[in-house]
Amino acid sequence: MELSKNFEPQEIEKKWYSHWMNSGYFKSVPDGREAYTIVMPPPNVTGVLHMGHCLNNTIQDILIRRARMQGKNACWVPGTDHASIATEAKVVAMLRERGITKSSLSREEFLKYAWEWKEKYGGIILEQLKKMGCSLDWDRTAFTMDPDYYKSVIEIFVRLHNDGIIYRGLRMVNWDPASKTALSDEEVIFKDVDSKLYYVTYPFADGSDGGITVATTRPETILGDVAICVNPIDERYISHIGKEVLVPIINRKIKIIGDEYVTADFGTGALKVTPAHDKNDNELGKKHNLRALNTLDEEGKFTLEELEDDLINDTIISYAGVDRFALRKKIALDIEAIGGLQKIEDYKSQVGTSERTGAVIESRLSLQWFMDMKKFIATNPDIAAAVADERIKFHPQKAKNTYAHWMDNIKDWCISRQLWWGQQIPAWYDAEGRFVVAENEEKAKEMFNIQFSISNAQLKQDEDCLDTWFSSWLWPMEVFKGISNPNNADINYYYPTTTLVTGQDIIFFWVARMVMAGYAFKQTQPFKDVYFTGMVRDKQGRKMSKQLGNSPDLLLLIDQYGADAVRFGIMIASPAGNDILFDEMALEQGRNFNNKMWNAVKLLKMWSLRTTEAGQRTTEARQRTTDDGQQATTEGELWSVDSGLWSALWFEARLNEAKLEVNDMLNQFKLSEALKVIYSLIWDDFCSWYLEWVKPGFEQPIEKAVYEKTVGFFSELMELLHPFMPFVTEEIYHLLEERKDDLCTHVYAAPVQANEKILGEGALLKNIISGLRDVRNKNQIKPKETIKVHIQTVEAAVYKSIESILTKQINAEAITYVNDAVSGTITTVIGKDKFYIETEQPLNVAGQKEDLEKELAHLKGFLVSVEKKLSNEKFVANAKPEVLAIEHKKKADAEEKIKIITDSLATL
RNA sequence: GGGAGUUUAGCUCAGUUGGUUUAGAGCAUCUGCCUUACAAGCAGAGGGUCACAGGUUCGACUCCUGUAACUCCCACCA
Repeated sequence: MELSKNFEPQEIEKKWYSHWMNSGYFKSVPDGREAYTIVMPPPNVTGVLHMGHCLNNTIQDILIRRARMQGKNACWVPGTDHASIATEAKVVAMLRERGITKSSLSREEFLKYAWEWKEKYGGIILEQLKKMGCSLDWDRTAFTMDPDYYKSVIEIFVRLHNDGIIYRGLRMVNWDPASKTALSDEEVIFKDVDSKLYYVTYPFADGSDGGITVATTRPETILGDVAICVNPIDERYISHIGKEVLVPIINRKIKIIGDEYVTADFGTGALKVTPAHDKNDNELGKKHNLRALNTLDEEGKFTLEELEDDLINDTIISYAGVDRFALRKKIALDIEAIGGLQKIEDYKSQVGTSERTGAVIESRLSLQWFMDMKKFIATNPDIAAAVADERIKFHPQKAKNTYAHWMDNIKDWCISRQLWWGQQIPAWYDAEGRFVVAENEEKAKEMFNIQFSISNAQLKQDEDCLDTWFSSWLWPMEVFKGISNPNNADINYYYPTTTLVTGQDIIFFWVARMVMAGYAFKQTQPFKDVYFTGMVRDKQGRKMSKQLGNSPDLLLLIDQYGADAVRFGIMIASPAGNDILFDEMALEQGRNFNNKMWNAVKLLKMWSLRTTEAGQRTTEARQRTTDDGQQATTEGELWSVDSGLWSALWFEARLNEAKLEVNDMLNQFKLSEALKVIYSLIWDDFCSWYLEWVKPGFEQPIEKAVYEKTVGFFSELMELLHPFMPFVTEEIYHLLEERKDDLCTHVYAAPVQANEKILGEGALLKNIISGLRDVRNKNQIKPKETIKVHIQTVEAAVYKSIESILTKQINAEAITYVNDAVSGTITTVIGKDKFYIETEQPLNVAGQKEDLEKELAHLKGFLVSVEKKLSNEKFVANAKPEVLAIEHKKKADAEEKIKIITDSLATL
């Protein structure tokens, strides 16, 4: 079969993904094996695949594929999240384009459109994951609004309400005027903004001169002011407390009150109190028994509904329906016109914005549903403890602190949203506003009968729906129907899940709440390890965003480089928890790596095989003993045969060593480091060293035994790499020889210890080859020009097994062993041995001298530092014996080398 | 304002309980090669006062204190 020049991923990826699917390799059903479970963090149904998903899902696929190859029952569950706010916003926008407003639709009509939208676009992201090679159990695809899932969410709500943990109350909430809904504290993101501080004077109501000046960033709320507050120990204002002032424009009389809450040295030391539009003001208002006057409607526009009729004037009427930001400027101007504005200062402050819509949050008094988190956590001490004592392990560990801190300062969770897309709150009201909480209307009626003695009450369900996270916190359980059908075979087998892979940004939103749900509803942790990914940034370290246009099109990248290369590129430099700077160069590296392996296959395919008696005998001898120095018939044959077998022994040792290392790293979730080890093992050790060592001469056959070993090594390398780069490895696995099985479900053999002795010999050989090649380079010896090498060593025996490889690798025509310097040659020292290189090139004595002197100076410096240590009595007295021994050896080695170099310099 | 973290080669990162030949990779750079698997390649090389200043110790990239810069989390001083 003729192989293409370069690896061509497109067709190969399609072929293998459908083969894996048709073979049912990703499908998991409970059996006797150990389960390895990952539930995918469900992307929003509105989502399209971006770099964050790519990183996240590549990691999950690596873990799940490795588990599968370890013989575990690997189960990776896909699915999507209904994402109430984001999705509803998209559907509303889609309707607007078609000229339909949400308000013109009934709830049922709207939901019909929403479901249509979900059916059409909701699966896109999952299809895209297939392109990346993700080995998900597609039969288990779940959605947070599936009928059973929906029922479970409602059931949990009812349960928590009955336990007194969920309650309804009038509170200051975070209001998003863009989506017209309340938000939880976690959904508010504070941003630094340049704003202005307006100094506004409120004249005294009794007509006396002057007044009191406050500094405010929000003049648009002035019409809702109900008091001015100063610190009671602030001498400037003590005498003013109790006096009345007039609110500009509306001329409402309000009192000056005293409270320690106000800091005297900020602004003017006087604070305007607007209980309807500020959390702190609201607290202050409650304390001092003040009214809350709302002047902004649900869209953040001015409303005069709650204002005193007799105070309303034409100016105020002109504000009606004006947006808060325009109103701010307008009111400032109007106050300035009546001489109430003293000055405007630039001011940097922070404003809360909606995580989903980006709109500036208003604090707003509103009747909402809350969860009493302190009470909830108190009933389940494991929720905090499990992370602290590492029953649930975070990677990186530092995330533990973040979690603990949040738990310690937890606040009530606002779970109601003024949206239609989501689980509708199961509270039922009668005309008088009395309500009960029940799974359905029928039960609600029964409860009304019991609680209020009303039979067949006319009930209306709460219009609002639940926070998306109130459904996704059940994800690891409910994807296995753990709530809707408790104790079924799946939940008992797969739960607790094994590993969760997610972003640190949702540690509170999701991770912490899943831990809570796990302990509260299933009495166990939801997962054992949590791997936090960082954020994918561009190479300048900026966040990827649509506005900056620095977010690459993932599907295009897969098209250009292949899925394996993309997976390689995103993984090669991404330690757990660190942000990764995405650079397309890394993808190129991945693509080049594919080619490298591809070409290695081509090389193997070119070789013809032979079986010699010598090879046969040597192979048998090798099997009896791993010692070197076996006899064979003719020298030439021995070398060519034996060097191949020696190389194979060396690579086997190196492979074993690397396998143990990779295993260890993966157990510690050091994925990118493991990949680096495999990369270097394949590129450097296998391709650059091993294959060059066993490669037969032009049109020469290769010993069959060596060839078979080589195919075996290559297969094992593909096994090791497969979780990271599934497509190319599967393809090569099958190209190497006829197979009955697939790599995808191949089970790793247990790793064995490496042969240290041969590893040492290999290191020596590499060292000498590099050293002599360097000499060739420095002396401008042409690659094709052969050299003669005379080696002066006390351990000539060691060189026997590597001699033929050395000859080939440095293009030597002969290697001999000598006891004295050889004149007219290039002298170099590698380790403790001297090498004399005979060449046609004119000798560059000065250059050699320079090199040797440089080396000598280095060694002398080193020796001085060692001697200094050894002559230090305290060191000799305190250091551990093995440390001391090392220092002595260092000294002896350095002295020996110095002598060797000094000798060489003398003969030059 | 509180807390956590980071700072090692031009860039991205390793460096395990302080001692393993006066710090290791990959990428980039430089030099030489179109050598029959691969120029998307081969061979080789250069490049670091381990942020700074002190301290502990026989010995510090590693431990302690302080300083600086950056990052993240928490907290609505209007």
